[in-house]
Amino acid sequence: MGRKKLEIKRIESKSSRQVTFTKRRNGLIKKAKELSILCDVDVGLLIYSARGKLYSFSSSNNSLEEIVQRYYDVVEAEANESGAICEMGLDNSKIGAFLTINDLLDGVERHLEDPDQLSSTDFIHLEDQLATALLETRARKTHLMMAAVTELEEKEKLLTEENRLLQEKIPMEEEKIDEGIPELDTLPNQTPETLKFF
Amino acid sequence: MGRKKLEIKRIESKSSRQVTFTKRRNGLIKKAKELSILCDVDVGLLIYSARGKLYSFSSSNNSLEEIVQRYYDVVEAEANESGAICEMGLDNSKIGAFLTINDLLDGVERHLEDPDQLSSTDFIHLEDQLATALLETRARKTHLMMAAVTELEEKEKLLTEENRLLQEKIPMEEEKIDEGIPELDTLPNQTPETLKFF
DNA sequence: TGGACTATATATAATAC
DNA sequence: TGTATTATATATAGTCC
Repeated sequence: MGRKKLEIKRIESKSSRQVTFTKRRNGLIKKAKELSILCDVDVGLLIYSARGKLYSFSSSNNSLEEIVQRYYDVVEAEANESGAICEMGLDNSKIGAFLTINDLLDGVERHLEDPDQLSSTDFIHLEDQLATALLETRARKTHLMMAAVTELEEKEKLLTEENRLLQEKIPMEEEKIDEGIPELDTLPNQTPETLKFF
Repeated sequence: MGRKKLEIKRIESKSSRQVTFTKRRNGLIKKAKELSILCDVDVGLLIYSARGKLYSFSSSNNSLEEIVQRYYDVVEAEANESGAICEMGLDNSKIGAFLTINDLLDGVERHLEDPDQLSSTDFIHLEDQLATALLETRARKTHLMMAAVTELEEKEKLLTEENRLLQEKIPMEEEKIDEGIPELDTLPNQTPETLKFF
């Protein structure tokens, strides 16, 4: 997008490479920000200039450290994963995405079919892969649970607000009837105590 | 860029959010790739979908690992320049950890003070202790999160019921006013989709 | 749900200063 | 170098299927 179509290969001229770097770097960061806002997802972006200077972006809620840490939580050591996956003859395209449980179990089963031929090295690989799957599963579990809590909290807010609006519409003399649901008051108003910890 | 100008804020419709996420995610990854090639720089990109799936890109042929590691190198170097964190002898990963963990770590440290005297048996013992602590912590985390979800769901049920009762009390002719909270309909009715898994 | 399509918005390469 | 401009390439929002 510019006056001419640009082939995607290293720009030879140092100065235009620098200029293009500045422009596209800003564009990329802007788009990363937009994606995170529009779609309400976490995004982390790391760009190192040729001279090693770091430019980075992370979606507002989480610091880059958290996003990077989450990367470790999800993927663990990719060396382990790709090693184990190659070992098990699984599709490379799945690296970086999550293996389905079935793929994983298939791989394990194939390995276990002939147990006598398994060396301790095989078991180390298996252990790595299972550990990785465990970490991925755990990370996603935690994330989904937190998402569920957030969603429920939002819903609660909306319901409470609607409730309030409805209350206002009820003629005064009938209002006293509304004492049928006392339990509600005993519930906490916002984030449950049990979650404050996280 | 599309038929209409899009405000940069969270897309409310879940389905268009998902569609936009897919489109823009691909666009962002493409642009990250172009930047790294055109300008011959290292780029790392981490995107987590709302459900926690990781999409990533890295220009390094090795992996994001390398780029992420470089991030830590840069950050640490910056920290060393300012000198503050070094002084404290703390690394970031420990900040925010549970207090009781400190006790545990103290114990570990005491063990490690004189490493020459430690046998592999001692380490097996340590491993067991740490594994136990990890299991307990994890179990408590899961329990607390599930408890929070249950609590919120109950609260929601009560609010919805109260809501219904209030609705009934509103004279017919006023009922049409109640169209001020349309978002409510877009929320799931019971357990959030994200939790069905468990 | 998942591609195609297309009108439009945006990004940006070249240019000028 | 930096900044602004502009012509064009690209990305993508809405739409259809």
